Amino acid sequence: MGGIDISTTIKDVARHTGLSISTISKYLNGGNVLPDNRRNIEAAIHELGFKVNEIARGLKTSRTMTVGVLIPSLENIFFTSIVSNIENVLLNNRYGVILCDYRQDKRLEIEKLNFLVDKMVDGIVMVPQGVSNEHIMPVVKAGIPLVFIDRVIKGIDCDAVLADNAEASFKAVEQLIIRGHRRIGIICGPREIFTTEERLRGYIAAFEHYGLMVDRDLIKFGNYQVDGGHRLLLELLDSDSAPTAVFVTNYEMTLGAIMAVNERNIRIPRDLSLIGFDNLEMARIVKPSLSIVAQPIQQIGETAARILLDRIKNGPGSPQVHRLKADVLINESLSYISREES
Amino acid sequence: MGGIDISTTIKDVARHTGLSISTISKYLNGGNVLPDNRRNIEAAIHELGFKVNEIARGLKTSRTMTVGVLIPSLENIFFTSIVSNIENVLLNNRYGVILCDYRQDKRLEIEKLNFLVDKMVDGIVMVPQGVSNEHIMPVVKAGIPLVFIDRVIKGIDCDAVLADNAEASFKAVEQLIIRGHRRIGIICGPREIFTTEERLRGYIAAFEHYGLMVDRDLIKFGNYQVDGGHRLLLELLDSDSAPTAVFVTNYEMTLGAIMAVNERNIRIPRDLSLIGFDNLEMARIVKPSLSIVAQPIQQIGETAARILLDRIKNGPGSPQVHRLKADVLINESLSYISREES
DNA sequence: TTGTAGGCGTTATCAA
DNA sequence: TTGATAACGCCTACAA
Repeated sequence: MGGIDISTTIKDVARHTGLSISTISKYLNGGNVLPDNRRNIEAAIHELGFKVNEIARGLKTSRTMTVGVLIPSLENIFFTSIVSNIENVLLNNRYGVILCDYRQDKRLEIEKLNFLVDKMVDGIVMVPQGVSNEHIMPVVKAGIPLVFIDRVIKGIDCDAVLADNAEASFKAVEQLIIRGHRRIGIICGPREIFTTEERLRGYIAAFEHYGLMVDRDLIKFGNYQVDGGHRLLLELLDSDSAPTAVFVTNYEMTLGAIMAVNERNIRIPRDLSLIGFDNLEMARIVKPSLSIVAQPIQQIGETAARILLDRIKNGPGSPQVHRLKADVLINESLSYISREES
Repeated sequence: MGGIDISTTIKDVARHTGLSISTISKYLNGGNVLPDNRRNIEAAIHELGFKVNEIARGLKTSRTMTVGVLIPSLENIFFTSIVSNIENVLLNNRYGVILCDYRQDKRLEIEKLNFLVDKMVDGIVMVPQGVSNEHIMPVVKAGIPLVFIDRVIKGIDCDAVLADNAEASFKAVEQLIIRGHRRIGIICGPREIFTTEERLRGYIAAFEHYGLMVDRDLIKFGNYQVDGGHRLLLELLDSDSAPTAVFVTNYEMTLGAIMAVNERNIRIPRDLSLIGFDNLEMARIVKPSLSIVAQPIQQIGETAARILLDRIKNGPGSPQVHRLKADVLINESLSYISREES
């Protein structure tokens, strides 16, 4: 009833060459074989269209040649872009990617993490949100290398690859301060998320560094989604102490903010200076071109994949947190403002 | 050197209960076991934390409990949203999703398709682009159920789930015609892609149905990406016979088109009527709210997953093409126009 | 209902 | 270098 599966096995190759199964196996795994036999084997493999049965191999080696990737949402292009890069590196090493998203749900996050463990993936890359040490236990116990991306979790000692959010945020806000802005709004993500906290920290650090006061009313917490960016930008504009500049801290909310700006006929940068987040392409297309914080998406994905491959190959080592620099790209969306105005 | 793997096996459960391996196995597969033994087994399983080794099971049953999903790009939210829904249904059936994107590259598409076959996935859902019958052969030969989504390929007889593009397109353009528009631009995808052709067909059909002439200059072919939508909308605006309405045929290009509109200070719908594609959320947020063709994303994903599960379970049947209706959501971005104007 | 035994395709050990 | 043989963990006749 199952698959038709006419796949050839090592046995067939053995028969076809007159050699033994173990010789073929040794050849397949890079062992030494007499030149004559080698040619023979290769011819047979080609002729029979033989492919190693990864399942059977996995049963012996307890390796599945698959890696689990777990992200909060498949509808967030920042995460899916990273996945794209991870997948690329991994596939070049003959690893497949088992992908799960947990729809921002902590219960699902844990459930799917365990699912990946049950699937006996050889390694896991994940964006952690609600997991704590107890949930990571099964992973560690199973000896599965784990790499966090985009965030770290306090108390969990684990390899991680993420942007230096605080620094990036600092540099972005600094650009606004330098240009004379004092009332600078920030549209953050959800309070409980790691990057929210870090990006806000950079914002505050910039103010402190320049000896300025932070106005709490200009700090808005959103949902990292389009509608949140839209709503919060309007809130800022409508507040009593409306800002002269706004910093939006992820891509989706940047999109929403731009829409709000257009809706209100706000002229950028004359009426409002704006710095967004991620997605180079969009920054270029918008007129006037948008200044943004650009995370090194490709680098994050590739680094995570490489570290994981290394751990899979060479076993565990002392966990390292890789902080990658994000660029602040200055474009036309920033204005200079005289002190009196502000 | 490999994983620490302290996983318990059926053997352990057998020892722990004093029963034989085959009895445990039978229990696991839903066979009949004496009530006493059943309780015993369940207790042991719980106590030992036993989980079936899917790899070993797979070696016998030649099932991997994984499904391959192959899409053109992980940076296209339409596809990733579908994947999200597929993954959801599949995981509820204990299937994992091995995800590949082929970066719009025909060579990669074939390569990754073969990769999935080599991985012995139990089924494949894919968005086909450049594959032809010869590439599908290995899949069919391996007895792997295959479901196309979003597109079909002429000459390949295969289950498929996709929106009724032509009809959706017809209805969208009809709304413009009804409102008096005659010079209606369309921003299509790449010429060689299936949906491009279908959506254009609907556009043309609408004109024919109302006895109107199609102006070839108002038909633009793009790349289904943000920059394409942006560039082509400007091209349309700048052409000699500038349209009074434009229909944009995917989400990313709609985004680009909106940006172009804002950049030029075009007032929607006074200066230009606009119908976009996909992504309800964005349509709501933009002011004035955007009219769009909304594909049944969730339904597409879930249907594809269900069909695949059915094929995996019940074996092949005569291929069916499931056409799902797309909605045309009318919002504020459409104006009525008097004949003389047009 | 339960247990014995053989095999799925591969790797790994150890003689030859 | 090569080959017989025993696993890996599970399923499945078949026999008890």
